[in-house]
Amino acid sequence: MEGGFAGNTVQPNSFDKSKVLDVKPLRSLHPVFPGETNGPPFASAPPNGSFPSGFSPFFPFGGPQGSPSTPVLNHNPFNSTAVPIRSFRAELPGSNGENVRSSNKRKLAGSSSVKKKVKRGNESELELAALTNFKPGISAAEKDDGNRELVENVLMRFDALRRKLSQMEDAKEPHSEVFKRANLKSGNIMFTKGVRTNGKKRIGVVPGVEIGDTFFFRMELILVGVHSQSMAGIDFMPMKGSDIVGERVAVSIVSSGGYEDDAEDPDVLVYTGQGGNASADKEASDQKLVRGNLALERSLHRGNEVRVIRGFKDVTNQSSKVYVYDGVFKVQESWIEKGKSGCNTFKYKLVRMPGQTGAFATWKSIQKWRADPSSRDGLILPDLTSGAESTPVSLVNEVDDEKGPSYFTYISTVKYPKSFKLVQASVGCNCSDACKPGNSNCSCNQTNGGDFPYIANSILVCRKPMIYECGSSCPCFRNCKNRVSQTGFKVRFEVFKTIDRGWGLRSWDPIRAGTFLCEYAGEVIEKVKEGQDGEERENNNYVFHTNRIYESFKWNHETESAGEGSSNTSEDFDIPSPLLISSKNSGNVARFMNHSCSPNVFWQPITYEQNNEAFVHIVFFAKKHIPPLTELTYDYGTPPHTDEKESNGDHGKKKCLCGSPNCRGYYY
DNA sequence: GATAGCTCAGCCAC
DNA sequence: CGTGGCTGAGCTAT
Repeated sequence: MEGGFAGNTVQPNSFDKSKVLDVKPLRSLHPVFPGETNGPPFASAPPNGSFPSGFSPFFPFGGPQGSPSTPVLNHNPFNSTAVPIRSFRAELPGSNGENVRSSNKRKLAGSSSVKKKVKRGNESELELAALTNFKPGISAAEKDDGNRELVENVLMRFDALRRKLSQMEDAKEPHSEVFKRANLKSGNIMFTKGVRTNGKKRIGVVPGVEIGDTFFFRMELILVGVHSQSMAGIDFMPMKGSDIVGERVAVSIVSSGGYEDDAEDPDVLVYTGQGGNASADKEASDQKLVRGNLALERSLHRGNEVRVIRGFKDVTNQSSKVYVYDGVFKVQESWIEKGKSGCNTFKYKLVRMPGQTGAFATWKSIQKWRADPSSRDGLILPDLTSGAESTPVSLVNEVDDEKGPSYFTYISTVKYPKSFKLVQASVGCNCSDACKPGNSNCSCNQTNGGDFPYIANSILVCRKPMIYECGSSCPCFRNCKNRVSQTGFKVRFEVFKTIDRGWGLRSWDPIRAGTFLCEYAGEVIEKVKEGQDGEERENNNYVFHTNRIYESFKWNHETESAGEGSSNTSEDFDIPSPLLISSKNSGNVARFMNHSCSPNVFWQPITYEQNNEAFVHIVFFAKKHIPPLTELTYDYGTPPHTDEKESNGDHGKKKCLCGSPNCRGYYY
């Protein structure tokens, strides 16, 4: 929203720059502007790759919008259209009584080859089978060769399935044997169904995979064809037309800290060969010139390009890893070196091919900023929330000499006027410390239709008409997993000056799909003034409307059994009355999020009870994995047509600069 | 074509 | 909390 304002309409002197955010102690901090901008590209919002067939506008509030009367949140939470996982159970022909264990590698009935832990009459098995019931929607040609849209489609569908499986796993008894590893299982289902792309191995660039693309599981690398080994670090393929029989060259490597690699210089990587590791039943040994090591040696002589994927510890979740595609390199030299164990290891020096902006360099500088935030180039303020949030938000300008956005008061949540009486029978749960996903006695679980809305890391599982978090009458603790949006954001944001769209929002952390980002804070207002003068128009740029028309999109996991018209997969929101939130005078980081026609963020209504009142909050989640320093954007929607006669028709139409291939050309 | 072997995962327990 | 152990997946090679 800041973009429309600062990008096009503002006169530079129309606000008092001395009142930069009213943060007194830091106003004197003299910003340092670098001579040139060589940061990563802004707003590289990729094309909208989700579910090509699923797009159609929808009208959330049936007819013409009434005057925004006092919203009364009185609908029965138990009327939620969502259904529990169990309702996804599918009838599997002959699956009863066939569950005699013959081998651990026995295949599941039907076309699926999902392996299983066998237990008699296992319900989980049937649930799992139901989840494999979806249309691959990927042709044989697309399985071999991909493009950006396919890559994004495959990744989003994988993660939707993984979240669903994780949710099921969370709901099981603690020591249940099933679904221990949702990522592997969902990967397996995707492979079995043929939902993958770039399955044909190749040397060099993979169509649809861009430098900086971020992954959270090795399975994802295989699914989009960037590195097709589930564990091994070196991937290779036969060299066609080679004189040497069975010659293989390396096509990609993953460097993620398992060996003694040297990765100080972002353009050079000294990679350690594979093998020779000590294990439970094996001593450390000399590495052999076979397999991956041999392939890298051949690549040195052939001079072919080798893709490099860098792995890091995920800062937001130390126990897991995050992978970044860093571009194509060439093997420049190789040698043998004694490792720490005293055994011989192969070393390969890889050097980045020219003409590529590396992603690794960006990641390294962010690590530096995290240790010392003042080392950030162009830093204006280290925390524009002045401590209002538990995670600081940097204010940065590397583009020009503007010292900050115009004045506003930072508030961390939405404010409803006193006249709004939102009544809801408060049904608190009885959970003692934290609500448990599988607990069907927890009324908060019931309110959410039986499905716990979140999995680990506060990842949202599915979009829903409404999500109910625990409230103040619930005795569970503040760290209950069903209190995600109300406990403040955890992402390390920065508000930054874009090149042509005013101020924008992005993150230092890599963000997984489904991550809670922030809510839309501001003041709930009764109506928008449709005026002609600049001030009113500018005010309107800061209003969030639930009564706009938003492009529908599919984010949840699909099954064939839950077809069209089935309410249990509805991703359309359901808010009792139109809601208008103005962040002009008061707001949080959300007011800086710009519009994109191919956004990487979506919003979701959430409610919870506080002091016997419940209000709707508009809460933002990541639509897909988002690399660090990529601008965060959502779809501003378009005003309903029924509004046309109320003003002169253009509703403050603005030229859209989102740059996506699907750009509508303008936004509101 | 089945299957054992290989391996810079990813968990959870300790 | 780091570390170890353990079960794994797809791909490769036999």
